Order: sequence, then structure tokens, then C-alpha cells
Amino acid sequence: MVRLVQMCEQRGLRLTEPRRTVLDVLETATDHPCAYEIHRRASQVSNVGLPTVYRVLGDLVKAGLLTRHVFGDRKARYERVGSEPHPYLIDIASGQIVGVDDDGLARLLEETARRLGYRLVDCRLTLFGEKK
Amino acid sequence: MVRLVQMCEQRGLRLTEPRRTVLDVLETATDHPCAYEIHRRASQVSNVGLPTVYRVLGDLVKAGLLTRHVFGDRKARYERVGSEPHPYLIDIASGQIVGVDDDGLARLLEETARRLGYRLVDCRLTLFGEKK
DNA sequence: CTAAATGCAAATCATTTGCAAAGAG
DNA sequence: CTCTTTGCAAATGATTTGCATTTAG
Repeated sequence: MVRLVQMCEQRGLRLTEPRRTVLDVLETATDHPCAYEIHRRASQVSNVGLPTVYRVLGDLVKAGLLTRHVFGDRKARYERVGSEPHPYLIDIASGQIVGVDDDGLARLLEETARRLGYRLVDCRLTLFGEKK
Repeated sequence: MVRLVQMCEQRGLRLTEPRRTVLDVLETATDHPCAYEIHRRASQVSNVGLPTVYRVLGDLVKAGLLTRHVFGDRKARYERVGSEPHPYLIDIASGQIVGVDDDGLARLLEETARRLGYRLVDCRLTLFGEKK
């Protein structure tokens, strides 16, 4: 996967301490943290302002390196671009959001949108089910 | 399709003028309006406060009659549950339903759920796209 | 009559912006 | 040195809440 720091250099974004810290948080994250959470993690390493976190995130989204998802709680969550976009499975009973990394499903959804003349931007998949 | 007014009666929600107005806006909407837009439409019929619109929407979501989607613009958009038996695609710019044919989708969704350890009881799939 | 529902104004909460100071190249 | 980036405080915009008043049943 492309290193975020390298992408910044290529784009002429200065590698400042706060930017470096936020990038590192994003590189090492295994989940989809919100801005507040990213700020919390970054703050453990160095002094970074919340607006700076938002600015860095905005830059990276603009650069196409991150995608932004907004769920019911209205907090934006950020994710490294990989095989985007992919559907989410939401277990209503537990409230858990489970990522469904199903290439076949993602491809089919994309294709379905394309057939209608659209570029798939996002999708919501809600399953009402019982645990087996 | 279940009438919203009937559902309110069943749940003991009083049929007040503002509630009636908001319900009517939702019944007749062919798109997925945000709260502000719902309020705008309702206001053309009678005096309804924006907080009341939010309260009615919240009640209906809680009752399982509406679903709430939040996009990049952080505005919540509301949609009748069960209004469309099949998956569909929403134009992000306009909120309009474009439509989707779902050959093979249902089967794939079921299989996806099963792989995650769930028995699929019901599902709601919504795609969001931009016109190419 | 009584509890539910309302409108208004003010409060919240995530996010953004203005601006002077600090720092990269 | 110059232009970008920052932190802080204040602004913004969608949504929610407090509360006195109205209203359905």
C-alpha cells in the first residue's frame, strides 16, 4: 500500500511534525477512527490541534488517499483507500459495524451503479439477521 | 405499504396537526429529503417548528418506519422503510431514486451474511452515486 | 382534565475558519 | 526569507433540549 508520507512529498505538502504524527496514526490504524479519535491518538505522541487533524484529513481526502464515511452518529470516519467502496454489514442487535470485504459483492455493486450511468460513491447495506 | 398515520395510531402517538402534516410530506415524497427540506414542505401547509420535524422523524425512525442516512454533507436524509422492495441507487446531488435491478444481488447478500455467521432475515441495500 | 406534543430560544456537538505566530525548504 | 502550516479561539450549521403553553383523547 502507498505510504502516506511519500504521497505528501510528491504533492509538495510539507512534512511538519503534526502532519507526520497524524499520518503515522493513520498508517498504523486497523480500524476506522473518527477525527476526535485520531486527535486523541496523535496527542499521545505530540501536541496537535484538532483543527490541524481536520486539515490533514481534508488534504488526504482531497488527494484521494483517504475516504470519509459518515454514519448515524454524524461523526466522519476515515479509512485508507484500498478496494473502495465496500459495503458494510450492520448488526442491528449489537450495534456493531462489521466491514464486509467481499470483492465480488463490491464489484457487483459498482457494476450495477455503472450500468445506470453512475459512479458508485458509497453504499449502505443493512442486514436484519440472527446470529447462527 | 403501511400508512404512517395508522402506525401512529397503533403506537398511541397522538395525531396532531403538525404530526399529520409531516407524515403527509413523508407519504407523498418521492425522494429522500433532509429535515430542513421536510420542514420547508411542511411549512407550506401549516406552521410547524423545525424541532417538531426532528421529533417526528426521530419517533418514526425509532418505530422502524423510516431509515436515516447521513452523507458527506452531514445532513440526515430520511426514507420510508419498505417503500421499495428492491435495492436502489440514490443520486447524491438530487436525492432522487434512480432504480436498480437486482439480479443475483439477493443471493449474494444472503451468502455474504451467512459467511459472517448470520442468517439473513431481511435486508436493505442502498447505493449512492454521482452521475458520470 | 391530564399527559403528550408543540413552538421558541438557547444549547450541543462535530467541523470549519480567522488570524497571528511558528516552521519548512 | 517566503510561503506553508499551526494552534487557539471563535464561528458555523445541523440537530437537540429546556420550558412554558397548547391540545388530543
